[in-house]
Amino acid sequence: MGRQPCCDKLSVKKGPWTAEEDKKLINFILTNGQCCWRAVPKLAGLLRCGKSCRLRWTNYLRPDLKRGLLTEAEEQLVIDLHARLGNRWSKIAARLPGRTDNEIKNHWNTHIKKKLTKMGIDPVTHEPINKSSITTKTTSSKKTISAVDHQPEPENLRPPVPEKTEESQAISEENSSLSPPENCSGAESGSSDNNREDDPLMNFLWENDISFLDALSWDFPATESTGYSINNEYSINNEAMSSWEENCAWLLDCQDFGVEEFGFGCFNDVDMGMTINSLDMGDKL
DNA sequence: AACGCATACAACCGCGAACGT
DNA sequence: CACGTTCGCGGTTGTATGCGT
Repeated sequence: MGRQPCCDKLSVKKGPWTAEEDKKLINFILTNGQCCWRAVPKLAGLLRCGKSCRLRWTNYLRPDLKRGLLTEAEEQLVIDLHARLGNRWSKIAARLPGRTDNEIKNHWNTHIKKKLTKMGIDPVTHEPINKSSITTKTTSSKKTISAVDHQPEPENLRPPVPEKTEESQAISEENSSLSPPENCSGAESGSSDNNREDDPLMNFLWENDISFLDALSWDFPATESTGYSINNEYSINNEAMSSWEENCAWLLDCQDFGVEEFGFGCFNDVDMGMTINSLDMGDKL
């Protein structure tokens, strides 16, 4: 007996998400929270499978996501974490607030892998490719990842893909040795230039859909106390926006520019009087 | 300008883990 | 404990875009 398909594939749409679908999904999640992904498409009025919805949300629509290329520091961190954890992208992503496992995985496969290979490093083992004269894994790893200065215990570097029996140990070591705690997104929110404002789509959605206000009160306990009101401060006349798709297209065209240039600063943490990371993301990060 | 190739990234698929009954 | 369901992860694929010829 086979595994039950995650959805009725016949009536399910696949391929790239449209702006309208994004809107529906965001609306639904912000209003109802993340629960029972299987039920989300039906409740949100989407012809997608729950899996697809979850993926779209976690990898693209989540408000706390950073956009754009990984910074040099993030890249080094990824390399270092990969040396310890192997291809456990979700674990790695958990250490990079605002980044998704998919994003990191893609970046690894397209950028870092090549970079390391070019440098003569095996991206799988993190050893020099002609590793006949290796003394210890530690030294090689440290050599190649010279810029990793935020990880204090190079002595403990272990093979990239630990034995199954060592897995828990590796993970616990990872948890104990890396400075930020699990909920590092919160820790970072203050210092990082959260690039949420770089995502015009999200900005537009937040600014224009009235139902999001419900979401704010639902998920942003600070909203009321800070007196912040999207309506009051950042409202955009909905009538002026003839259609969501229209504006979204325009916004998406601007995606490469800083949103500040377009006057969208509403998700600046200071402006908000809170951090977007106060969103209850469950144990996602 | 047109074509082909390379690259980057979004999305899908299948599996195993986790959870509930 | 067994079984079924749901979720999350990692590998892979598909497609849009960029670049060179």
